Amino acid sequence: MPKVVDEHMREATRRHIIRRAASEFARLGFDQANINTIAEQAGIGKGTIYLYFENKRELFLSMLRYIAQDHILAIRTAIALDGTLQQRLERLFRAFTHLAQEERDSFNVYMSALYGVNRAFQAEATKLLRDYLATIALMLEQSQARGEIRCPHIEATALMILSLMESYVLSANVLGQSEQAILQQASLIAETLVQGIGSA
Amino acid sequence: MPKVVDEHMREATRRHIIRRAASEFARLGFDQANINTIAEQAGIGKGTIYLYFENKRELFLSMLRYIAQDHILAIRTAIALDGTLQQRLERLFRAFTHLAQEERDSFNVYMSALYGVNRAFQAEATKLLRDYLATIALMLEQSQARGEIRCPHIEATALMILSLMESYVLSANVLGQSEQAILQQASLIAETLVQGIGSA
Amino acid sequence: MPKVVDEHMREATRRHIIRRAASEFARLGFDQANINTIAEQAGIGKGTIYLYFENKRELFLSMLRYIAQDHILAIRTAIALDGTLQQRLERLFRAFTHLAQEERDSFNVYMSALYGVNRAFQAEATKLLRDYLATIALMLEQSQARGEIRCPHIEATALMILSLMESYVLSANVLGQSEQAILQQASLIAETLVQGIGSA
Amino acid sequence: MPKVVDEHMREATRRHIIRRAASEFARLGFDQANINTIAEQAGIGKGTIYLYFENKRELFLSMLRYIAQDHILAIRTAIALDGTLQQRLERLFRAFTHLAQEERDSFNVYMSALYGVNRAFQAEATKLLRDYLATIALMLEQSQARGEIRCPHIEATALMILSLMESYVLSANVLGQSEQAILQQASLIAETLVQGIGSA
DNA sequence: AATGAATGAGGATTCATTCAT
DNA sequence: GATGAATGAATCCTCATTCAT
Repeated sequence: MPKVVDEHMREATRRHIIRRAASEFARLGFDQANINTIAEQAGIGKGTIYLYFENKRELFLSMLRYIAQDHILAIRTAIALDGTLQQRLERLFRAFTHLAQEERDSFNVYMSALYGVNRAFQAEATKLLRDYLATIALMLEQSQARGEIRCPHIEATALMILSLMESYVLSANVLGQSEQAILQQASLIAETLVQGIGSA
Repeated sequence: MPKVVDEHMREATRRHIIRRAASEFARLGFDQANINTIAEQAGIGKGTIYLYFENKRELFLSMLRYIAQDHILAIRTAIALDGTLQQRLERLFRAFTHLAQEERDSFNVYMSALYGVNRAFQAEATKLLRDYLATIALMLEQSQARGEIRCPHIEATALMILSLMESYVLSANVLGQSEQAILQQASLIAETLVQGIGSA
Repeated sequence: MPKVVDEHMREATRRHIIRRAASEFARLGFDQANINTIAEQAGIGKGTIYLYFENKRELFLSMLRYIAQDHILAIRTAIALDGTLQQRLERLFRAFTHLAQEERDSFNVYMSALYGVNRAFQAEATKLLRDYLATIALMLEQSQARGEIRCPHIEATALMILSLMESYVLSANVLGQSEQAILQQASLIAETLVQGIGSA
Repeated sequence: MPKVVDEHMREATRRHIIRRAASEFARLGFDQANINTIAEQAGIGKGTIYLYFENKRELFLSMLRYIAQDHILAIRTAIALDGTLQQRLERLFRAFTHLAQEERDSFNVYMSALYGVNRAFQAEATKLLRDYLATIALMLEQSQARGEIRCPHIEATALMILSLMESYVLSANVLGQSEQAILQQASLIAETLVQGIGSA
């Protein structure tokens, strides 16, 4: 099966390029990032990038999709079924904190795509946003089924949870708070949300 | 006093340029925005911009500061002393909704500066973030003094409120919700927050 | 009238660029010619060319039009009304010889546009071809009106005259014949044509 | 004799590549033609071309030589000994018309090589030009030997005949005349030439 | 002060050619 | 021998910035 091996190699190279691209895009933004530099960082020739991605824009979009997979997996894992709603919310918050710190590059890229001006990028980032919301909504429905909460506005509530956590983590970062400091807020935030939601 | 008149003229022109720049920067982002186009839109010569701003970057930063003044004023007005905490939070949320819709340009510019990759821009946007937080924290302290709530973590709570509202409005926008639809969430969100905070 | 002076300057610069461009295009062809080099040769900055021409293609087309004006003027002058048909044909041939030698650049550019593969260029060069033909046809009609010849196929004959002269001069050039040598053929060619046409 | 078979195979592949290359070169010109596309059209790998031709330039030159053989054969056949000079000239003109129409690709390639700017290509195309001239000169000498004409300037006359025919056909093409229309000029042109030459 | 013509650094992309398989 | 993945030189064009008028 040389075909499969080649396919694997090709996919591995794609991933490799994407990772280096993510670092550059996160550091400089789409426009300022330089294909040449990305190629150098990836240890390949300039032209080689164009064997894997149609153009700079497609490279960026591919990277967004790749990031989305990673993040949604992290989020799904975080709010796995076990534990109380409070515990699941805490895990969710910690997952975001972790993403914003350990995967700072990809988190920044995702946020600037979502809130930037490029419609194509925003559309792609919005897909991830919807995925997040669906996942959180599912959690709320499960909690409701268990009688943990009474939540008549699942959609709006899911958006509240996501907005609060995502933006809290990001803002705290921007304000210079350490990961440690942010993580300590986990229970406060989860508690606040559970109380707020429960009586909605 | 020709000096003062000139000073006034100069300031007026600065404002004028900034307003046109804001529109272009919001529409295209910092890199894609074109100094030439901004000059045309402002009805002045390309070179003239450089008599008022050192370079493109400084123009962008000046615009950020200008936007910040506007926004912080809107927010301060929204949470003026009168009314219950619930009412003030509702007004705050409506103010954000309004900014994101009516001042979409400047709101987008601010958000992409805050969550974008350019450190200089982020630093400037962060100033506005701190202003927001101080204003919200003040409101919480007032509510506490009145006995409306018991809130031991003023800072964290302020950040929660800001994060939730700002990001909620923006995400709802991105998801295609109408201003009408978003405004209808005002009381739900305020209620959730009051309940969540109150028992913290 | 500063406007007029500026207009003059602008037109002068356009001409200047076109002349240098013609030299490069003639030496290397459209694709191999380098905008950078053309700018250097013209003693102006790279970007300046784009203030005068939309892009490389438009520069080339402008140059073709400029050449066409020159050449058609030379041809019209050559076959001015005075003299016999034989004399006028000799002058026409000498004009072509002169063009192919003294204006070698522009003559080559025109021929490669006419016989090249770029449709836009060919269309532009064809305009000049039609102009040539009309001018020669007019001469034939005048000669016929004077009773010098009897020529029932004016159009075809004009094309014969043009084809023969243009291509003869060019081929002789390619074969390495000197301008001197080619000019000596003038009367032979004119004589041959007059005899051939007269009895057509 | 595996060697001979291989030689045959090798030569067949060369021809195959050349034919596809001719089509691309004629369609796009030397610079715009793409080695990759030629390889695809020929149904072989990109690298394989370099086993048969040193580089793009050599491929083009080989193609020119290949075309030249074809053309000179067509021309020689057209002016075979039999018939009067008028008839032979008519056949020659028809042969050119046919080449320009049925072998449009190769005719265009040859003409743009001859009148284009690349010296190496021009030199190769000039060889064909000389071959043409020799063939036509031979015809004139035969006609003179038979007493059909009295032609003191064989070389110049041959060049006149070739120039007129080649360029007439090409120009007529460029002007949009149909093959039908051009062919109808055959006797007019032959007649004109015979009359013109006869009395020279 | 105001202008806009001129500049040239910078960057995405193409494609002939190489070479390991 | 045949292949095509990899390469990087080469180039058009944009646009922030300058400066003579």
